[in-house]
Amino acid sequence: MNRPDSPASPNIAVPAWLDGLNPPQREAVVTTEGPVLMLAGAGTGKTAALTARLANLLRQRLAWPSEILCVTFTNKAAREMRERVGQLIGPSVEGMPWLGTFHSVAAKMLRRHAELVGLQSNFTIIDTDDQIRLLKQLIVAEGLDEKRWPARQLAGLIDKWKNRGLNPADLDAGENEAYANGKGQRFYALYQNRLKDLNACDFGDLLLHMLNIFRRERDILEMYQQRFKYVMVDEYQDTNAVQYLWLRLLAQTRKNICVVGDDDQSIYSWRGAEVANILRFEKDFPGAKVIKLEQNYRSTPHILGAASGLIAENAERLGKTLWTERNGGDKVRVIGIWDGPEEARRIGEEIERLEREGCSLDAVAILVRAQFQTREIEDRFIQIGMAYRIVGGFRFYERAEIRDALAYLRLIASPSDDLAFERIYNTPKRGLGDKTLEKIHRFARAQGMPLLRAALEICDTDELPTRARNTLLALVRDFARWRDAAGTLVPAELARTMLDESGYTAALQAEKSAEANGRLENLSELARAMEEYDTLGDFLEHVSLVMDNDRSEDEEKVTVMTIHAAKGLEFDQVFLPGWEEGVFPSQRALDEGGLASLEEERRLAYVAITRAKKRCTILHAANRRIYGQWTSSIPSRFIGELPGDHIEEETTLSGGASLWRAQWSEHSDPFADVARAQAGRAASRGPGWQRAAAQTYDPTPKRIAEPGRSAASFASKPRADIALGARVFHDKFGYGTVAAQEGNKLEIDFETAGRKRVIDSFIKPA
DNA sequence: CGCATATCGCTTTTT
DNA sequence: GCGATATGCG
Repeated sequence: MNRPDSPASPNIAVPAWLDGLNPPQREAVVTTEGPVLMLAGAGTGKTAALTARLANLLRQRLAWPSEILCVTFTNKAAREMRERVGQLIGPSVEGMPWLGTFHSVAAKMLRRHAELVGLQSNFTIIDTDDQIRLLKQLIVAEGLDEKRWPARQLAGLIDKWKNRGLNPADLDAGENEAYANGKGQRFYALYQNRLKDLNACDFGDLLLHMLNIFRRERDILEMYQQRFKYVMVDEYQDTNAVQYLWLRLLAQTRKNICVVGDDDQSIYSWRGAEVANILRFEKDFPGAKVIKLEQNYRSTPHILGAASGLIAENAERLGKTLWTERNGGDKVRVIGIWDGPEEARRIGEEIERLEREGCSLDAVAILVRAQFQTREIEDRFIQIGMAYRIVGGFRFYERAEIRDALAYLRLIASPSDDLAFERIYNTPKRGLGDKTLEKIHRFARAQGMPLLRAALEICDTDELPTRARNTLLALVRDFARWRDAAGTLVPAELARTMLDESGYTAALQAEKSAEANGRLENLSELARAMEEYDTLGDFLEHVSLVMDNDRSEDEEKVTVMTIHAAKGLEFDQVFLPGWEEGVFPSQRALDEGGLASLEEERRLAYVAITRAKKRCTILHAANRRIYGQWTSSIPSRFIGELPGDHIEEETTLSGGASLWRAQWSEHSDPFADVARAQAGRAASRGPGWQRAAAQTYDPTPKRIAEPGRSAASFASKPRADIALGARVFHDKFGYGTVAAQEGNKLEIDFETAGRKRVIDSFIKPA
């Protein structure tokens, strides 16, 4: 069956999992033996091909589910793969223990071999926050000035080293110099020892420890090499050095490795990903079969044309040509406007128009370069009552209240988790201070016991003042009780009990602020999420690796997120604001990364445009406030690089070309007003705004939003239950009193947020 | 201990 | 210009 049957071969009934695949996709599915590099452009059905390949291996009985290693980067991708394979082959996916993220697969392996790197198999996985707190302690303990040599910086370096597969002993002098004049290596080693003492490891360790084991223990490596008959890797362009080394070792003997990726969508080099991995795959695995997926099923020809023209400006590429059978569709729109707020207004108006035309808000996305750009949009959407969802920012499990609750749970599950103890020891405030903590620390170190145990024993002494002693004793006894309860209660119930009895819930309730309400909700959300787990241990393992939480929300909403977060997603309508030099490409990329990072920005732009299925709208503003400073800006060079026949440009700038000229010279032109009055059409320089400036300009200033235009004012029936002076509550702004009412629009003096204009449907009587 | 003021820094983000 | 953190004072 390795014979590459022509897919159209009439004698052979096409198996279900090959159905609907195009020739290169089928080839990728059928080429099971030997190394395969699948270069899959944006929207070319990569996931379909990958899942079909997996299904094929299983159906043809080439391997048992447990003999296939299939790694992805995100939990979301892993989950999706599992679901889709499940649809193709039925419930036997459940038996695919090695389908998951790099980290979850590595963690699973490491639990089996933990003793080889000095850990116990129940080690805890710490996150970035714990990591930094730990490093801070080490830095202070070593008598270094934490101001001068921030823990964050050290954490960054250690991560970088681990990403490259370097242990403390592997650092060269140059690397060592990178922190505190040559203390890098020492701190890295100290940190690793400390982790070992805590029976913990960080994310980077999961892979690095396993790599070390593979390198040191031949028999273990051989066992896995034998087990994994087939290896598949998604998003190969995002692999870093450890992941690469790890894969190379595992695939070394059988060489049945299939990697999928797109060098044009490599946008994570800043966190260690090496495009070079995909560029040199053919050298690493001689005889590799390269399959290109180039037929795009997602976007219209204009969107594809614009994106392809842009990415062609990059030099370092393997080179693919996307094509589509579709035709028609709108050109990519490029809109120049005056400033940031107007940009947000304009997007709002466009979306309201789409809505009236019957477009679902779920099909609309606004993709930004950086998180700060979401604020302007959010403000505007709150004003006009547009339903939106901001993806990213703080993720669920990173929120303080969730992390607190998890620390409690961790300490219940493993009383020796000192990091957890430190986190919750005085949270909620119970009157225990640094002094007491220090004493517990000293006692713990002297006796060689964990902090929680030390806390109990110190209560038998006269070390502490009575008050602290009583509080501490109560806390320790709480934990003893919860630990007992863990045997009888299901995790979710245990969590609820713990939150109540610890006073955590009460402390939040006492706060009465808008945020506190949200936090309480998040905590019940957490308890709800725990319902699915039988033991606390199961839940905690899940949580340390799966730091995502997509609550499915029923209401239709516009999605607002960064381009990075949008990779792999698609939307009918895509808005791309902020295409200005300094914003996109970002100033940082321009300043420090040189050509390589400019090319990465360009790939990011490519990813952004190729998210659009039907229409893509790019916006750029002439003025923008950055870090509170009004800055004038010129259109992004990427706009100038879009092929002219795939775009249509529009500028609503009341000043027309002369203003742009003023921006271009990077000084404001004192006579801009005069020139503006006279300017009909102006000669132009520079690529980006050349076309923008050639547009007819609109003599009516559009700077003020016309109130009649927004959807908000169409349905303006004032609410009966809200009157002037009423006390109300708003999800984002909190409590306030109504200062003015006009139709369904309210002006409200918020207690913390000040006076804001909002729509009454966003308001609840308090 | 808790509250007030000063100070920093500020792309992207998974696990 | 904002928000999160660190320090000093009551």
